[in-house]
Amino acid sequence: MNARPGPRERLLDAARDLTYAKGVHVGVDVILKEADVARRSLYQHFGGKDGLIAEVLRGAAGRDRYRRVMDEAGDDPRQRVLAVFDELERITTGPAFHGCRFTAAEIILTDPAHPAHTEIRAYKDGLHQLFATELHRAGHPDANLGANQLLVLIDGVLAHAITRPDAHPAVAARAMAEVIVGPVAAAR
Amino acid sequence: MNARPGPRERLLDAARDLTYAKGVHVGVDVILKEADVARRSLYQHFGGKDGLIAEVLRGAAGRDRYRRVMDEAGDDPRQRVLAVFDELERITTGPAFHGCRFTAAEIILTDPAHPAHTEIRAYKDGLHQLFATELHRAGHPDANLGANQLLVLIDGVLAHAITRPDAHPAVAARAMAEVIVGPVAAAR
DNA sequence: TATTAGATAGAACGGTTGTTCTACAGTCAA
DNA sequence: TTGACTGTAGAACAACCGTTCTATCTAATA
Repeated sequence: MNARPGPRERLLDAARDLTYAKGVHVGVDVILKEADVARRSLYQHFGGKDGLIAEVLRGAAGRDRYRRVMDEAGDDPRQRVLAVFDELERITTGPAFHGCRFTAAEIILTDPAHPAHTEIRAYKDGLHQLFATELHRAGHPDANLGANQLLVLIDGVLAHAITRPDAHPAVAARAMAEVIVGPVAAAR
Repeated sequence: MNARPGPRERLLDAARDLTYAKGVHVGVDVILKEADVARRSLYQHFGGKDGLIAEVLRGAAGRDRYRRVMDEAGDDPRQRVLAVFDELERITTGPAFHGCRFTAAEIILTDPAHPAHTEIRAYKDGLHQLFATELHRAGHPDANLGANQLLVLIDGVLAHAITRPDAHPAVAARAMAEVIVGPVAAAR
């Protein structure tokens, strides 16, 4: 009956929460205590803190909210893209918002050899692919450029909302996104 | 004949360079050595590392590139705004680019009581004012919203360029900025 | 000249970091 | 049983962090 997850799983859960809430610089001891796991298990499963962080990012990319939000927004590609910005407004005005996990990791982990960078790049490339597909379906003349523009908007919203949440950057960005995806198909 | 600046100045110079190149987590010892200054001088002038960082950000905001770039772009407010994005393309493709100093500080310094946050907010509010003025001059119907949109674009470019510089986010953002500022006045 | 303030040099402190290590308990298969 | 594996518990490590301290030197001021 709902057996307790193994140390590896508990480690990932605790690290996912704590690295977002307190930044990737949380001490190993804090994560260990939260996960209720022996110190050795960390190095057994992930080789060290770097490996754990990289694995957390890989997992976070998989269960990304955007894909789910788009699927709930129906079939029209324009509506699906705009739904992401509605979700961004919800995220950035929430109490637990602390910016984008991936952007933060990219900035903080100065060492270019850190395994996290591979995951971050893969995540953003995946998002690009996701949006390019939608724009292509919407008949966009340059889906590659359009997807890059959407990514700039998303990163901009998540970065700007940290300092100036009262500016509601998600709302401001949504208006720009509407221009990118083109007019929503009216009933005909 | 060009006397060596005092310890306070040397400290600011070294901290400005090192906190950008290696992140705000550089050790005090490194800054001290680079500035060739006694340890005690730091605490005498700035009260500690936190004070030094805050002062660096305040200084960096003053000598901001955007204002200079706009002044070099002539008098047309639309051209002046777009010139900022041309400059962003130059910055983000340069070899020493490491993202936005202010955004990075905001993310890394998790303690909300850190004096740097005041400077960061002041900097971004100053940018908002700067762009709102230009948009107002250009006859923009909602200069406040427009300025917020431009700030989202700028933060987005600087954040996204770290991970995907090959996407040339500044070029992608410039096209969106053109929509915001409206058509450039043609000769009449 | 005597005094005071500012700067330098370097030791030292207490705390935290990520990592390694030893010792011990439980589990499953040979 | 024996053995290998996986987990827990906690000591110990070396490195680094920001800060405080003492001591000495210099230069301008009274």
